[in-house]
Amino acid sequence: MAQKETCNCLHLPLETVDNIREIMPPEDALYDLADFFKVFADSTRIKMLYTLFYSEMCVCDLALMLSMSQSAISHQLRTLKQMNLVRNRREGKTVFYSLADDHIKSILNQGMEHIEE
Amino acid sequence: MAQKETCNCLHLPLETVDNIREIMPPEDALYDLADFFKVFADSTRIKMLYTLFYSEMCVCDLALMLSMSQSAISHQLRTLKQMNLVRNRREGKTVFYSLADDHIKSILNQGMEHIEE
DNA sequence: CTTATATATGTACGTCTGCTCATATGTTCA
DNA sequence: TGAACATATGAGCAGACGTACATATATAAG
Repeated sequence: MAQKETCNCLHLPLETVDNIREIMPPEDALYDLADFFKVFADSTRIKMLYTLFYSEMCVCDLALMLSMSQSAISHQLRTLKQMNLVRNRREGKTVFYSLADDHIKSILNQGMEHIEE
Repeated sequence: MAQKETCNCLHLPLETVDNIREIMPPEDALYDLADFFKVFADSTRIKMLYTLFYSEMCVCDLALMLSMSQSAISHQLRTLKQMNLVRNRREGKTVFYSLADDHIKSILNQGMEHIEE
C-alpha cells in the first residue's frame, strides 16, 4: 500500500527487519492488545474500576456514585464484562458487579506513575 | 444529570461513598490517565512501540517496517511524542525516534499477560 | 538559488465510540 | 396476574479517531 510513497533511506540492515518481525507478536495478539487498552481509554470506565476497587457494587449504586445514567453505566459494564475485567452475580432484582482480576489495579497504577512525571 | 433517572436502592452506606470519593484520583488525573491509555488503544501505535523496542528508527524505516504511509506514521509519532512515549533527534535530513521510557515495555507486557488467559 | 530527499502538517472523510432515549427483560411482591 | 423496581439492550446521533491526499518545512548537495 505504501512502499512506493516512502523514502529510500532504509537505515535498517535487512537482518534487523527480520529480527524485529520475530520479536513482534502476531497480528491477532496486537489487535487484542489494542482492544484491551481501549477499555482503559475512557475516564468513565476508569472511574468505574476505581470504584469497584473498594467493593462490589450494583448498577444503580455505580450510577449514583458517578452521577451518570443507569443506561450509560449498564452499557459500560457490558464492555468491561466482555473484556473480562468485571464479574457479576444476581441477588434478587439486583446485579452486583466486582473486579475479575488483580492485574487491573497494577495496570492503572503503572499508568498513573507515567502520568505523574 | 442522572440522579432522577436512577433507582433508589442505594446499597452503599453513605460513609462508603465518602471513602470512595477519597480514594478516587482527581478528575484531571482520570482524564490524563484515559488519554494515556488511548495511546495504546491502537494496533498501529503498538506495532510502532514494539519496533522501537529493538532500536531507534527513522520515520521512513518505520513506514517500511509496518507497510504504512510516511504520513500516517508521522501523524502517529506526533501522538506518541505528545504523550512522552518517544523522543526524537535530528541527524541531517533524518529524524530518529526512540522510546522515552521503560514503563512502556512493562505496560505492554502486563496487557499481554491479561490477554493470554 | 535550485533540486532532491526526509519529515511535518492541514484538510477531508469514513468509521468507531459513548451517550441518550425508548423499550425490553427479569425479579419481587401483592 | 399485574404493578413496581432493577437491569439490559436496540436505535440514533454528535463527537473523536485514523488514514489518505496534498502541501509545507527543513536539510543537504550541486
